[in-house]
Amino acid sequence: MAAALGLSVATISRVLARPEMVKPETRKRVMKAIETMGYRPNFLAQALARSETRLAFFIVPILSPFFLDVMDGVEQAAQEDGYFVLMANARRDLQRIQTFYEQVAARRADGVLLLTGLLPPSLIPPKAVWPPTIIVAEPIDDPRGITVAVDHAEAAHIALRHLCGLGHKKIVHIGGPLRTLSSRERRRGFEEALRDAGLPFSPKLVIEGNFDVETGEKAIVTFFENGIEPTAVFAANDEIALGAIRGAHRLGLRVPDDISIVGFDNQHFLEAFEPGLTTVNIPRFDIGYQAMKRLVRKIANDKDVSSLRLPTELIVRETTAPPRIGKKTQKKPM
Amino acid sequence: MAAALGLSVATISRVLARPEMVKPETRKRVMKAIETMGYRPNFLAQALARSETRLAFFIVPILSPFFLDVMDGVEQAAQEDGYFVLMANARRDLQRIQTFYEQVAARRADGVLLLTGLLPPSLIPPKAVWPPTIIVAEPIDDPRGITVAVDHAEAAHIALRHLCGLGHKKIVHIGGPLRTLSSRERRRGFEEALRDAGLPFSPKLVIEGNFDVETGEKAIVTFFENGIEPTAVFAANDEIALGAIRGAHRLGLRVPDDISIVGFDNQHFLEAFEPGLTTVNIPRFDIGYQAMKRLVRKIANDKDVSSLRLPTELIVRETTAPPRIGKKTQKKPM
DNA sequence: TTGTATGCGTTATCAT
DNA sequence: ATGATAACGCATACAA
Repeated sequence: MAAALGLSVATISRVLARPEMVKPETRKRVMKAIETMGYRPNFLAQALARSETRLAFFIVPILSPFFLDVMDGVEQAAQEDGYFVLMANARRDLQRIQTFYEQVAARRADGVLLLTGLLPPSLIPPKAVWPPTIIVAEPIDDPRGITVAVDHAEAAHIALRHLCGLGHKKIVHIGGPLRTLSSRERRRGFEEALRDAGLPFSPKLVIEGNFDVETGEKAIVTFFENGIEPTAVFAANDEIALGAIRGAHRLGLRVPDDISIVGFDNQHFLEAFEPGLTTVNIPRFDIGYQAMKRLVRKIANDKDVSSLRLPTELIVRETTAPPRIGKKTQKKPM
Repeated sequence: MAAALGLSVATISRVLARPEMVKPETRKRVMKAIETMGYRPNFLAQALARSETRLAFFIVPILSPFFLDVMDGVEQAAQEDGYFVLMANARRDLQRIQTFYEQVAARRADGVLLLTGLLPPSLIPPKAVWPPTIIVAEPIDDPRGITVAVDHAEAAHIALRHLCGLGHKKIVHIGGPLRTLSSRERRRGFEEALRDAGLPFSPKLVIEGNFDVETGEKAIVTFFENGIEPTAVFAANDEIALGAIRGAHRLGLRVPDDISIVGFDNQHFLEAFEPGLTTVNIPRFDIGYQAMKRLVRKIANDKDVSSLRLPTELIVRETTAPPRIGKKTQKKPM
């Protein structure tokens, strides 16, 4: 190309890759030619020669605002390291995840950020070879899975400490589908925290559902039908919590006067809500950022990239207060 | 590679690209070898030889749930045509958009889906060469820009017809930033529809702000401070509408009894809201799907891909009703 | 129907 | 410090 101007292609390549190896004089000459000719190295050729795509798959089970924030962090980190992110929507189909992994094998991308705890079949066997992979936002029990996430059980503890600190004794949990480890962990945290507070646990205090508004709305009604009459609810995510608020209203209960509700995630759309939902914040951007940083190291064959747990934080807003009936503890929340 | 088994690489290449050109017998032989050896064509080599990446940039000014739904449609179409989508977050920086365009010049992607009306500097000059580009969800006035979007002015008409049909006479508009053409079109539609209904227009009936809750909340207060006292509000998006509801509550107004409010977008998080917001639906998934389909054709050098306008639809929920004071028209809405 | 040979635009290894 | 040249793995025009 620019070699037509006296030099060989090798020299051109060098001024771009290792400028110090070339005589300053010719370097400038080449630089100028690059400038005037508007030369850009062909990325495909580079990729083939180096055998790297500088692409990472971002595999989600479904598109959601939660993943969007994670993606934001991923994109930021990717940009810093010269990577781009490939959106891969599995649409709840494990088979499609498999397909994405085959794409990696076909040199379509260098690694994958897996936003789900369910592994594709090909990764399950003990001697299966894993392409560079980071499990994101979801815990996993396979020891080969490097993960970046929060401690869901601990987050549940944080929420429960707040509720107990307010003096609540009748606390229930509305959880997500138990097939996900994160749901199980939140539930476990709920159970542990109850015991830590000297409160009795019973399976009747927990209802499992989906991560949606409807689940929360129905669950709250079910509790009262079953004679449970909680004064506080720990929901497995914000949608469920919002549903619980709606259900409470439907029963003629005021929030937080008659019943306190704590959510999980601290999603952006909560800003538009009244009353402001007390919830547990998950650092979604940071999770994405750290995950991508680790993936880059993994791709570079760094042997000691380890899992990472990011801290959660309670965001106290307006849906929690001391219980109306029973002794109103004056301990500060937390 | 598999050529080590009797044949030449060309044959292998052929069974994958044009199977009919090869003798059924050898075809099977090759297929089986491919199967057993777990052979996958190296995508980078293919890409270099064909000079195509099968990648499309999805350039957004900022990550938002709105774009997420568009992305969903894009991803669907991309998958159908063997493309992948590169997430490119410009972070409100025009310079970054420019950078993404340079990446496609460097053969990093084949085309771009531009989710903003602002063009990067390099595309502005009349003789500038445009790489395959589809402008998505945002209208643009450059004739070179093929766009897939809705007719914002018409959508405003739809909303206003509903309000007028209910008997409202004092209708105001809370708009988004006027630097975007879509905001200007919605505002224009508002103005036109008012005149169509024989209602007087005045600049005082419009407040410009950002696409957020705060804008809506402040605006509603401002209207009353200015003595406007509207009975209905047409908001430029759902967040503004939600803010308007909040502002109305703050003023002691009930929705829809004292004031009707119409949003724009019909975002998913509305499902969690009470009262249900009446709003104009934008077919986000379809927009993305059609845009990507068109981009593929554009990349294939199809000369006659044209712009597309998708229809909007009014979603009547609970925030609109006839005005309390004044004659209550009994015409059916719409 | 199949093989040969060249090109795609870099990087990297030897030479010089 | 620079040039020549062989990979990189496939597609394709041309031969056979």
